[in-house]
Amino acid sequence: MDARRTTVRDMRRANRSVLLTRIWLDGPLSRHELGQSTALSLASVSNLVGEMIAEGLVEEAGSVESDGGRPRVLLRVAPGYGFLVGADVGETRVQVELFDLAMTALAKAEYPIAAAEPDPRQVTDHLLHGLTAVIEQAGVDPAAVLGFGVAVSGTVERTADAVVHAQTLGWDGVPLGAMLRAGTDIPVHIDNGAKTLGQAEMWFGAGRGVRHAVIALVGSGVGACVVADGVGYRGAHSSAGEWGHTTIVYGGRRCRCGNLGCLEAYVGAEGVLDRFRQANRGRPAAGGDEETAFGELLRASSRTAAKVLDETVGYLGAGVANLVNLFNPERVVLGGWAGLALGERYLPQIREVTARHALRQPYAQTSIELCRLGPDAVAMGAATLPMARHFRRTLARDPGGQGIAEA
Amino acid sequence: MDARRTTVRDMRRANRSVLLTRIWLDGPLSRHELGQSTALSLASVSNLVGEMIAEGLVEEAGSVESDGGRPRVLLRVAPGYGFLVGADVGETRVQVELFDLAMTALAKAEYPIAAAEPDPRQVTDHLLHGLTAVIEQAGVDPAAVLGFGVAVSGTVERTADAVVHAQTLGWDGVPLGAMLRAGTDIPVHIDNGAKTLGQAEMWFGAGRGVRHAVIALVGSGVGACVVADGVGYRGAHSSAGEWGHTTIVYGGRRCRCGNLGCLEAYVGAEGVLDRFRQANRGRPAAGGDEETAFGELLRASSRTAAKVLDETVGYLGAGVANLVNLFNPERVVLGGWAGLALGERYLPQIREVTARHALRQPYAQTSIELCRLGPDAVAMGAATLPMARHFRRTLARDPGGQGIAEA
DNA sequence: CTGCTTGGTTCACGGCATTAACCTGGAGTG
DNA sequence: CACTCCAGGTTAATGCCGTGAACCAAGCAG
Repeated sequence: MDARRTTVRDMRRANRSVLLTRIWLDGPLSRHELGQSTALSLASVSNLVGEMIAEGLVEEAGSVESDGGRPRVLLRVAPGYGFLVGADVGETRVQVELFDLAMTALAKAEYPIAAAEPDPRQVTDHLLHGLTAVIEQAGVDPAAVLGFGVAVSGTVERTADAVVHAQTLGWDGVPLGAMLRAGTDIPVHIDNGAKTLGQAEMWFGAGRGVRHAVIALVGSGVGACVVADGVGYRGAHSSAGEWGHTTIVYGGRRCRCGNLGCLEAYVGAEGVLDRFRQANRGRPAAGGDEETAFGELLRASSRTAAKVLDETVGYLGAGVANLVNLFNPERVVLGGWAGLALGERYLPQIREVTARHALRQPYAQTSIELCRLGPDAVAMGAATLPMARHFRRTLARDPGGQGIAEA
Repeated sequence: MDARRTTVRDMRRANRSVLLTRIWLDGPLSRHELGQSTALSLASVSNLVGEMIAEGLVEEAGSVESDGGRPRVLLRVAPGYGFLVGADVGETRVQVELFDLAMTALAKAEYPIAAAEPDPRQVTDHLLHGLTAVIEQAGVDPAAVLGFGVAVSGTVERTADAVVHAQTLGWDGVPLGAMLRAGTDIPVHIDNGAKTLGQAEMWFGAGRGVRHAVIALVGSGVGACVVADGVGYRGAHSSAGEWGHTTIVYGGRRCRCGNLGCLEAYVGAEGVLDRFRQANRGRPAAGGDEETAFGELLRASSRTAAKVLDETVGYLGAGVANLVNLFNPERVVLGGWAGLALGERYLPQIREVTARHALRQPYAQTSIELCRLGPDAVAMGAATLPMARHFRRTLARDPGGQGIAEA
């Protein structure tokens, strides 16, 4: 069981965290509103807010007249108190972005990755270079950077070294955390890209205000980010949510993971294009890279294309229904470049197929939406990792910093 | 986000709960051991333990000499401090059982259910009758009964009325909590049977010492209980874990839920027997009721039976692999009467098939075991519901009593 | 200027876990 | 048998925390 004591300091930290989170996510709020929504006494709110104002973390942001009484002073997180840097290590490029605490992007850097299986050393260099580049570009004091969050596509061990296993990059046991820490003094945080995207959507996108959600990501591969009661579900070793490799057609098509009948082999972009090629007597869809080919397929008017897409919607709906049945979320958010492309055109059909495959009750309790943040959402979510630490460190359970660098 | 304040009382309750849980689950412990494993100071341990001893909740249980020093006094939960009653509303009978706090069963009562879709009124009568019967049978003071936990097979709304939706019983919107509370002053707790069984296995069975587990239940139907970080995963409306109705053969056999290709249609006892009948040119397996017929099938030596069972193991392994991929548990516990029957004979094969279908890493991090508690586990888990309240009420988050009767 | 209303602050109070000093009971030793 | 050692457990002083009640601040109506 939970062998974790609670001390009087934890309490203050917990309350501070609750307030800070509310202020950060729900915009300018008065002390009064804070007191009401957190059930803290006004005295405590004043006390804690005063402390945060003294630190410069929170600032007053104008006032709003309240009918007949003293106007209420609004509070917000001081955008310039600190800065967050987030990076997205994709298959084709490393993207680094700097945000202020209002999550406004102030600078951006991008580095193409040439090789299919890039050298970790090279990626580390890109990341560190990007970090200094965006800091310089934005003209920000390096000491004011609260942390550097990095999103990668594999699973990340929650240890000090943040060892990464990423099949798509050909990495197996790369201590990315240790490597990055050797090159910078800024606190480094590393997590899976699907999880950072999920975090971003939960806080600033299609998941706002929801506590239980599943973010379903369909790109070349297929994955999911499960959010349970407001926090990401990780499982025993942070590799939960491998939706793409669940069996949906027992004994079906071979997946690149080696197994038969994985969902990814049917709805992942690679699988869809492959299925089209087979249905089209060996002739592939037009377009050079996967993304344009997929777009072509979506626009194609042939009967074969329509059939393949129709089937894809069927498989996807069944896969989403599995998520609904297993996780009973309030919302399913469909994303990933292929997922968005499909969703923009077929969302009603996807909803319908899901309704047919899911149990009545859980389906009735959920809504299916599309991701609302653009392609930078992964980096944005990565940038929130250091902020999440600010909150979590105060909350409970883990002894600070989700097992990753603390500088 | 978590709009929940923490006050100085919560802290004490949280720590008290941590200690009580440790003492209850990990048997007699000295104050010293408690201090070490909870990181609380010895002073606080003494203080809190003293309080609980004064209440009669905890008692000293002999002492153990420690080499050269003062012998340590062991502490345990006083078995006679209170009693717990648990009930299991099955498809064929209502079972009620009374336990002391050492979870020793002191009395038992059972009532057959005649109809396929029993009248809620009748079930309520059985439950209340059983409650007084076991109390009398055990010769226990009714005032010492801490609570009455009831397990049903459907989903339970977490409201004061504990409205039950149970397809198998033909119940849709039965306010079982309200009905029971009208007939007794003892605090009533109602939850899903799979979840109570899971709780029992986690605390006293195959899940001991594990924080992330999935209890996979295969009977006539198929379900699962997901335990994440020590607590049951419920989802937005407590209906998470509907493993049986996830699609595993897209477009496959029709399931009794109306959908095609559900796992339940392939590995649920009803589905297995049905598949055997089809493979056996329409002749069903011998045996009267489902359970004996399934046993016959397992013992049958025909090629057809072997083939059907072999396929069943295949589907089951793929289903378990889906759980492993999605939830990344430390342990999968296979149970339910059909699951146990299959597991006792085919566990190595099931493990092998799962290994083939799951991703390498999550599979390597999990172990697949069988349930260890007998058929009374559901009732036993139900009996722990009032105890869980004792713990949780002190822990955080919910304002007491998981939305169900508090008397 | 008075009264009213709403927003925010100050301060004494009781509750909490902690630390450090202090008992308690048994085993070994001369 | 006294003395010492040692681990288990208790007690009192301390510092921190959120709360409630009294209090101050700021705008409006008359």
